[in-house]
Amino acid sequence: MNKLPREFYTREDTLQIAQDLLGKTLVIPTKSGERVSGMIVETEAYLGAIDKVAHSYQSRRTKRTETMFAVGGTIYIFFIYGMYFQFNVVIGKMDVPHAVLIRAVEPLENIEIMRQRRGEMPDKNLTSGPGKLCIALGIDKTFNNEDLLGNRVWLENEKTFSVEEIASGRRIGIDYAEEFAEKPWRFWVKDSLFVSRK
DNA sequence: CAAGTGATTAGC
DNA sequence: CTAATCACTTGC
Repeated sequence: MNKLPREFYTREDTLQIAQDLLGKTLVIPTKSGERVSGMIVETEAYLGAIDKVAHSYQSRRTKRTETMFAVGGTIYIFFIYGMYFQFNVVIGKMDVPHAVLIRAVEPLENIEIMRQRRGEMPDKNLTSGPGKLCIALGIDKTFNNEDLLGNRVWLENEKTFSVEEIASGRRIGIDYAEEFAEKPWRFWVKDSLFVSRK
């Protein structure tokens, strides 16, 4: 096991970290200790204070966004559209409300468990979206405020992709956000079959 | 392409 | 208190 250290998450450059997260493995053991894991292939950066789309825009501090102000390496989970959870990694030092949304992973270990939770479908649909991967990996709101250096969920340093292997583009589902909707703050692995949109 | 779903938030 | 909104998914 090769857990990413605190320093990985507390660096200044959130956009760089969003790219560095590609290729890392998200591991969430079941109650009986089986490793359910997937490699991150798609992320989006949310730059807190200045980013109109971020829940923490203008450093808005509410009951929900409180977690985004925690130290880097904390997990921020929120519930959306009455049905889905979204899994975010808090970035930066304490009180810097930046986060990276994990949008897609490639299933690695115990794929049968993910199939059970998601229902029968092609493997490439199992975790190719932020709501889907939460179901497949068993993430719910009790993971909010968990620490990635703890034992409930963590990231391992599987591999690092080079700039040539990474593509970027505008973020999904935020067309209302005027100039911030255009920012190329979504990153994915170019030839992965498991990203949410081609 | 549209509906479904309920927490969260801003605005009275 | 009420109403509008929403970093999505699925099945027409």
